[in-house]
Amino acid sequence: MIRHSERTRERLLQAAFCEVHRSGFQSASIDSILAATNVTKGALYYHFKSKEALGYAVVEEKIAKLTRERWLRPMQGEGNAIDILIGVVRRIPASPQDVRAGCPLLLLSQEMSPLDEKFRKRLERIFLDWQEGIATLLRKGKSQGTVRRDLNPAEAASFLVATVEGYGTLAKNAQDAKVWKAGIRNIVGWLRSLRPAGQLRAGRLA
Amino acid sequence: MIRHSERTRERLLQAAFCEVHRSGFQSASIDSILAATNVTKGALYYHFKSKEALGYAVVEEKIAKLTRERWLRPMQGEGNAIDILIGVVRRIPASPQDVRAGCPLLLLSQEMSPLDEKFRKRLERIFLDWQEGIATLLRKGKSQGTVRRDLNPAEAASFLVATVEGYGTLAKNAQDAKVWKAGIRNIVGWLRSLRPAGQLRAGRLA
DNA sequence: TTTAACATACGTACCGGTTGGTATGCTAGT
DNA sequence: ACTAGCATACCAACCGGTACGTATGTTAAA
Repeated sequence: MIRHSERTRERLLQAAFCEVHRSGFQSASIDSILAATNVTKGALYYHFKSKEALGYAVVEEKIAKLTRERWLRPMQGEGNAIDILIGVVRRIPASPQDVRAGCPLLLLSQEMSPLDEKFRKRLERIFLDWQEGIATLLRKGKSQGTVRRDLNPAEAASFLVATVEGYGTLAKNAQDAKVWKAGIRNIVGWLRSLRPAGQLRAGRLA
Repeated sequence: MIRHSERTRERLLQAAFCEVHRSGFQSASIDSILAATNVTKGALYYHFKSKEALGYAVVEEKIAKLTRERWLRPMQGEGNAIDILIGVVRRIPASPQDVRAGCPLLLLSQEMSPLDEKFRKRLERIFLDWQEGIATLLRKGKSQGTVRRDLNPAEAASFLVATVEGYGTLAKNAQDAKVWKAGIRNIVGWLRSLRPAGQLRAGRLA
């Protein structure tokens, strides 16, 4: 029997991510992660020294990664800043399952930020990188003339993140993808209002 | 020894609200509610038939009440709709403790909506009443000419709720009242944009 | 042979909930 | 007015189950 150390760790991480996303961190059960992976407790505690450490790894290696792939990477590309943001927002998974499960970042922030400073710091890092990425893109858009001159990029970035997370909450509570999609339309509408006056689309005047 | 049935129940409810607000529902400990109130387990299970029932009572009797007092009641008054909304938003508690604790509605939605349909329904009722109250006020404002004619009241109401909850999340994660206050400024700025063009304040033209 | 990578079994603490029991207040019948 | 009898409001002890974590044993690869 060959050993797959790294693979075992990754499987545990993935199962832990699902479990935490479902139940939150405090109520996430080590035993059910074990059951989902057919890994034993000894193996888990060989790879992670505690439940906390496993939770931190989920945040750093799973949730942060998701944010980078969904937001930061697409925002690196060339093109009209507003168009890019609209595209990213529209590409957020909107299936019933995704909407019902909600954003793991949101869940863990609500649950853990006041309780565990190390958890909070790791989540905050993600939020800050996220906002900074948006702000950078908006600044670039301003310099290219595709974003209104009077816009405060940092404020707009936090506003975008807040509305996305806010609608995420409403949709998760409603357990209804339609609520999410209506939210996206409103967010897109707001994003369009960030274009310079009279500029309806990139490179085209009204 | 005189009996204080109603008072005991209310004390349990208050302690349960605090505990749930701190730890979430699943991790809320019955024993710590008991310790906080110096009530015994028998007494608690006399007033509430289960932990679930206690949680539902917290939602219906504590959280819903808070929303009514903070939002619905102030919105009943006469006056410029936008001014009223700005006033309500600014009067949301912004002390460091309040910001760090966050919105209980938000926490419970994130935690419980996918797990317990009865919980979700009770929370949804609060969100819907909240949004409906705002929408009604905006409709009134439209008819009085203090709100832009082209505004969709229901969409704007959900947008307001989403931004409030979104900034609430960011501020709770940051554990920083400044983040919340900056969010409020942005929300107020957005609310002002709902006034008819050129109308900077109620009853006054620019 | 050494050690990385597990497996098994168990320890301790806490969980929500139930139990049998008790003391008090209320009410109906005389 | 008195009291029997019932409902209310509680209490202390305990239950089975589950939680995270650990100690020790085993196996396969180098």
